[in-house]
Amino acid sequence: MKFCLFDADYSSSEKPNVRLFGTDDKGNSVMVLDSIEPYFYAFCKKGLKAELEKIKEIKRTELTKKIINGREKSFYKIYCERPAEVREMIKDRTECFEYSLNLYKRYLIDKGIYPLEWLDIKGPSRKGEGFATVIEAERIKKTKNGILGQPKIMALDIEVIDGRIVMFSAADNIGYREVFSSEDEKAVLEKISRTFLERDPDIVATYNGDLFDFDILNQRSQANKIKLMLSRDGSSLYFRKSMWTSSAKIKGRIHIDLFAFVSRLMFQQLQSEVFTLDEVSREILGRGKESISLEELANMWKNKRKLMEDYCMNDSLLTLDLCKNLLTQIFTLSRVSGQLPFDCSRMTFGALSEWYLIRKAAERNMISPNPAHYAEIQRRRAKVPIKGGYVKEPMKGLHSNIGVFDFRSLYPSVIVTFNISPEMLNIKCKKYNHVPGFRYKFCADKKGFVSEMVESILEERGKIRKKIKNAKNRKELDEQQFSLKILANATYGMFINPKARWYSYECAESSAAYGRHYIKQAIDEAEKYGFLVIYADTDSLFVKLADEKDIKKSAKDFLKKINASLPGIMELDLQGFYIKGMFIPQKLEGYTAKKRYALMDEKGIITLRGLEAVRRDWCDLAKSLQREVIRLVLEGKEKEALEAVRTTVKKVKNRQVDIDEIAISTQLSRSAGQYKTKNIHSVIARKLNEEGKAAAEGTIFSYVIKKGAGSISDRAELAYKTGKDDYDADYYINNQILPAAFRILQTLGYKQQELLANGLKRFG
DNA sequence: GGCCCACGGGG
DNA sequence: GGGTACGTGGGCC
Repeated sequence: MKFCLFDADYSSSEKPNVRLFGTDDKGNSVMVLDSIEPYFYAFCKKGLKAELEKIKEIKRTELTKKIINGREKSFYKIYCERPAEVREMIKDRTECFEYSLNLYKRYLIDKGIYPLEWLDIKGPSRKGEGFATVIEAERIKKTKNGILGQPKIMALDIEVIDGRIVMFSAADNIGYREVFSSEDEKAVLEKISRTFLERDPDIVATYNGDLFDFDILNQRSQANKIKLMLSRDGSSLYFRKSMWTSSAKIKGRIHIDLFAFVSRLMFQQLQSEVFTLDEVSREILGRGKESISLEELANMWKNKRKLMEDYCMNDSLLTLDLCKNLLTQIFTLSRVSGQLPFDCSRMTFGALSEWYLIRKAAERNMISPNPAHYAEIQRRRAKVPIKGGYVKEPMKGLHSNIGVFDFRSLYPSVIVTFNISPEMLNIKCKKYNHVPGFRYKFCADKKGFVSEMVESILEERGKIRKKIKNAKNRKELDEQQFSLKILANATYGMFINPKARWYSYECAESSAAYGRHYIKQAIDEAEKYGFLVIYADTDSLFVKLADEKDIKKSAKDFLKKINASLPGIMELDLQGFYIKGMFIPQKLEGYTAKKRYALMDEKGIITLRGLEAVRRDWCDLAKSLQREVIRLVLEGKEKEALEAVRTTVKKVKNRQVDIDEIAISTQLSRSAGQYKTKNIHSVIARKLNEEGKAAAEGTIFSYVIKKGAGSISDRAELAYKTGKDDYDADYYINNQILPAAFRILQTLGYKQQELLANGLKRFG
């Protein structure tokens, strides 16, 4: 039968089994069972064979030749049920490799199976166990035939009031919509299980379901002694835990947590510095959600149930549409890297690149290097941070008619052009690439592994980009090429990651050095050509012409010239033109660590980067003022921007703002007694305790700084206990309103003092 | 300036 | 799958 693989796991309950989950060509759910013979590799050593034969856990060994660090060596391939345990027994005798791979990963690599490909499975099949078909594989063959039917995607959202789940909504891509609410939590939980059973989705989409929805569902079903039935095989929710995060797995389905994906792999392409469902949906879908405080939500539950149901439904609909939008990217990453969509959608750049390399290495008869041990990781962490990209400090002020250039995939193209790969460093050969400013040289006689892999990703991307022009499925192709860009860009991050198998401080240093060399060269060339370079950072430069002539024509001409001189596959692109722009240094004096700018194009559309007065420890008033100031300044309304600041300051002074606008919300990270020092959190926790209210770890509260004597924390009070007459106007003006506005206005040359009323004299 | 603690998403 | 994410900012002393 035809089978398309979505997900897989390993179970050793009876015999070592790999379970493959997916659908047939009609979209019905399928589980494929296959056996696996786990193994690992050990360096060949004299007398080792005899010792291995004494270990009863080892089933058999094979002598084999494998390539490591560019050289062929002899290894024992040791078959045993638990590679990690057997490796412990012999690790002092010889170095072992690939003993900690997850066995479903091992299986997919060895069989050469990539997720979302079509397979032809032969073997006895049956119905049941939650699947339309269960098949015991006797033969698996790859096939080109088969069209992926639309997988059924269901988005889910829950609402929690006073620690209990009172509502949930679900929406799927075939039009199913459901909101259910009840005072009876058991009824809600049972309804959720029923929905999963009846709708039977292939993909479950959530927004932060890993850390919130499924965590709460798990806790509350235990509290209510109800077994949640979400998976296909009847198993409970499974949490794959790591030190600081957790992923919720629903066996037989793919749980895609859009927050996990967006915050790890998409943050670079989003303007937003925050990854709330609202901000992310606004940017990707062009529509968002109403912002509702916790108090309002509780109030809605009491008085406006219907409105709350609409709110809940909207969250599911946004999540569903985000999933539909981003699925191509996730699937492409999965197809190319060979990792499961569940894993791909939760990986960091470094892990993504590493897994891609592990698979490609196996396909080339290579053994992947081992990840470093703890002491080595610590040593790597302690190294001097690598000198990063070159930054040319921004010129102050509001600029007009700006052209933006950037190097197309700077680090990947450097890696390919100069053959940057760990095993090519300083080896003996005929021709070298010498790293500018360093003693490093990379062999130029033959291709290195990492650089060749990056090259093949870029080539694949190039092919897709060429197809886009006349294609019907432009959007899909565009998403494909973009995910390849993500994968290529991930390699530099992997070089720096101390835990990575192909970690290389020297390769990272070299990539950065070449990057600096070529951006500086581009800046020089741009200046020679007659541009004023107003700002440059790592891979992009922002230019204007002194006499504001036709920048578009000059920019295109410049581009042609510079690209003719760039080596290898390096290329400078024209990113766009903007009619107004400003660049914001991080501090008043000192360095700029991160790109921070605001640009406005011909259509009046504003692009913001790096302006982060959006955290929840800033009050709403400060956040909205910063946005307004940016807009006004870019529109050339400097006077109005200053007026907006003055008006806000006046409003605060005259106590004309609502407590909501100046309340700052925060979360207790421990319980009242556990704080070592006096701070806002410990003071509020104590106050909550005195009132007999919950002040446990995780409690969220909003507070206001009251006027009076004492430190900030002495004067912090729960928002609901304060009125307009209580807040400390000076604190809000000096610590919230002015800093937020000043971030922007300092680039126009203002001093913080000047933002106050008397500084506005400039405009009479 | 050093230390402590918080921020992120969700409700 | 991960040997206290992680980079940064405010308040206190």
